[in-house]
Amino acid sequence: MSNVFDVLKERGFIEQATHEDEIREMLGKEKVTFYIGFDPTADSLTVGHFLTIMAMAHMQRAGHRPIALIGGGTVMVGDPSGKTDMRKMMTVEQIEDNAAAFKKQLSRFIEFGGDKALMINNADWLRNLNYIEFLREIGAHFSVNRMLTAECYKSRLERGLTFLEFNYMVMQSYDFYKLYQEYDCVLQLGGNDQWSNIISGVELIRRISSKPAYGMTFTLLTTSDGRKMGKTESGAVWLDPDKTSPYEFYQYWRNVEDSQVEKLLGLLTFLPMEEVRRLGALKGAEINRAKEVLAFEITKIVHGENAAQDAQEAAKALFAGQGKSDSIPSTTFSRSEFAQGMDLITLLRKLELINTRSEGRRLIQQGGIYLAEEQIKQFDYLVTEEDFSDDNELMVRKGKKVYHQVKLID
RNA sequence: GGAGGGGUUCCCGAGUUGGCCAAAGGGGGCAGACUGUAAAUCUGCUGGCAGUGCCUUCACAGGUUCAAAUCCUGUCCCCUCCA
Repeated sequence: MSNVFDVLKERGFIEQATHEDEIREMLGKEKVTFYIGFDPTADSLTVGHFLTIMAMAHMQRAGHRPIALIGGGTVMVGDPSGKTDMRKMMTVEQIEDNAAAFKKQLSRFIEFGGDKALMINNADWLRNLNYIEFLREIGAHFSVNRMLTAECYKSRLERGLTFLEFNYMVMQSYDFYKLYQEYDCVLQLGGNDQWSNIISGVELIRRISSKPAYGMTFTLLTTSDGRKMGKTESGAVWLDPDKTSPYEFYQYWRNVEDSQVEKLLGLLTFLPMEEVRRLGALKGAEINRAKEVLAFEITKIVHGENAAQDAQEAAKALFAGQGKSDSIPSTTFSRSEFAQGMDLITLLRKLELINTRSEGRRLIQQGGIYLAEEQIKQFDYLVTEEDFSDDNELMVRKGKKVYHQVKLID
């Protein structure tokens, strides 16, 4: 069996490692307990988290023991890494709800039965810390001089950093130490933005216990010009199907840049690398084949095979004119609502395709709205039953690829 | 606590001799053209509405004025230097 380190490396995960050779050797010869932290800042995980979850899954498949650490304690402090502004304070209830949602979602990807993996919440030890004791035991090992040179504080040093947030690194380091002591966890993984926090924990353990500990970070999802991936017009791409529908989710991946396809296939699917390279090598319009595979595979992992199938069919129905599908976003109205006709802008608002009437007016005037594939340029167009097909359906299209089906019911 | 500098539309950032400011410019976003449901490029739009006009915005609350983002008073918040 191949070494997971090589697998992760080949698939493009690894960005930095504290001790590359030792980590590789260790992963090759023994069962290693490692951890990844997830701060519950929202009520769902995002595609950014998904990348690290995939790494976690690869590790578990290779026989190692993952600890998913829910940051119910650290989130109360707020990680300043890479952020320009201070995060707003969250209430404890909010945090608890988010943590519960994270737990549920994580269980879809990682097997937590028995001792196969652990899910732990750092609120258990962080929230009741004794300040003086903590400072003497842990704080004494940190050099402020060194902390200030950490990359993750750079932008914040210019714009302002509170003492609260400054402590984040210490908290996370303590987590690692705690997990090391209680669960023999010797490796921390995370996105590359966590590098400073991770090495700081590694150093803490080495300093206090004189035992080795390791850290490794993964690449971040970015577009070719370096911007963060995982954003759409309506915000982040969530793993929760109620926040980002499987169809939208599928479409997000179906539309990634050509240059990202091979990289994403390696990171976010379990396809063998020969297949990944084959798909990634497709040229021109051919690469659309690879994008379909990418979108399908990721959607399958996140939402299940059926949902992925439905999403793919819906996409094909819309973009390749192949048949129909029930998975296209749709809204049903009663026939009576169209008895007197409904003006187009009102309809668009009800479909949530636009946020204001002005936006709708602009959109229509600029030729961005189609009814049954016919461009409508008249902003006060009145939609009546006449516009619907014989089976009481009307396809509304916004721009090139946002579709919404309207159905009439008696 | 002392001295100074600030808070502008989604973001950055002009604008402070009062009217020509719904507010330059850039970014982002949306739409159009070109395409392959890609990228790049070009074009238009980007506070709201019953849209040749009306309404609500330039930290907050008042005030001066025919008229204020621009002037005055108070409040809150932020930054820099000093302690």
